[in-house]
Amino acid sequence: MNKQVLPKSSEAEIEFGEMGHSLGLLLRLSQLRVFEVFYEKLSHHGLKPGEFTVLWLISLNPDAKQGDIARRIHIKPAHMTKLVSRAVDAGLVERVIPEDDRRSVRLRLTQAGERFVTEKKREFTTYLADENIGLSDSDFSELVRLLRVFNGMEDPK
Amino acid sequence: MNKQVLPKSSEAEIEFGEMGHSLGLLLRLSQLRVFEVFYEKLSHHGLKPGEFTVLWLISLNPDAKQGDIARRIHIKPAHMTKLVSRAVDAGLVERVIPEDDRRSVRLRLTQAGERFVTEKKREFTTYLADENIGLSDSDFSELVRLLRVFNGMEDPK
DNA sequence: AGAAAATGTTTTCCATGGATAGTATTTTCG
DNA sequence: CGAAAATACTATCCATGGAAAACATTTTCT
Repeated sequence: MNKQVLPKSSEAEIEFGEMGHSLGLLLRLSQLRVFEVFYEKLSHHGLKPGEFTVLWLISLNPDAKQGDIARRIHIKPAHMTKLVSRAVDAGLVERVIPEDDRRSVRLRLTQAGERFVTEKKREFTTYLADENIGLSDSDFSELVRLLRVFNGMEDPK
Repeated sequence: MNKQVLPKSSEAEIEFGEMGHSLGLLLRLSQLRVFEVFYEKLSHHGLKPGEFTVLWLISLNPDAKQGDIARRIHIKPAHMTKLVSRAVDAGLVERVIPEDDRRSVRLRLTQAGERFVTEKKREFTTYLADENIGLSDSDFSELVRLLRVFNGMEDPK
């Protein structure tokens, strides 16, 4: 038998105190958790979380302005440019400059882009729900509902 | 009278569809929202969100190892080094190297650090609760509870 | 019409935080 | 005991995304 049962070394447990109820900290930890599952399950498609979201939005809002989509999901124009360029290089998206207002850039999916989104749609909207996440189905939807209220996307019921 | 009532330009509304129920996207938007309020209300103290959290944890867990604290809140050792160095430079934290195991670094608050934490504690734990956030008090605590379950910090009740 | 303002995107530069490798110290094991 | 492994922190380099300015085009105002 081993000398002691200490699992690893000491693994000293750190107390959170009231900080364990801080919304900010909880949101950060949750997001890291989601990223973990995302990369574990979907990384083989070669897309980052925000990239699929943008493809999805373009598919739902064809010919929307690049800036409008960026603003809606709070990604900065500078970053949007790079993100869209990668999608264009990958052959999933095309930029269209309308004749009547040549300041703006409209986005639409290419054939390949459409195919990609319809094929992967289900996988990208359910990768978490399937996961054993510690939450019952009803708690999961309640969590989503509360976050939607928090973001002004839904009335408090 | 103006020619038209269009509020700004067109401000074309972007549809989210099912993506509006994506936990990942909702978490990201929520976190941005919290950061916004944080910087609006607390930036004058010159601390970033993670920095106050670390001070708090040191205060609750005096002489904890630098690495243990980092691991607990999922910040990487490399980043922890820089973060702690800034706190040391600011005179809030001191590093102690214990004689019996000189590989590790223990952290503790200086006098000034203790004073800072006790003075600001309330402000940093309540800056969101006061805020008009669209959630009733009970929904707010329910949200916190669900996030705690999601992070394995609490049993599903 | 022409100058000034507004709109929308892209370019350049910078801050943040992570990955990898390096250094120092202690522990383990032949 | 001495070499190898383990532990813990730090230094260097890199990727991501944002800020500010530059650029191009269109609209407004006199």
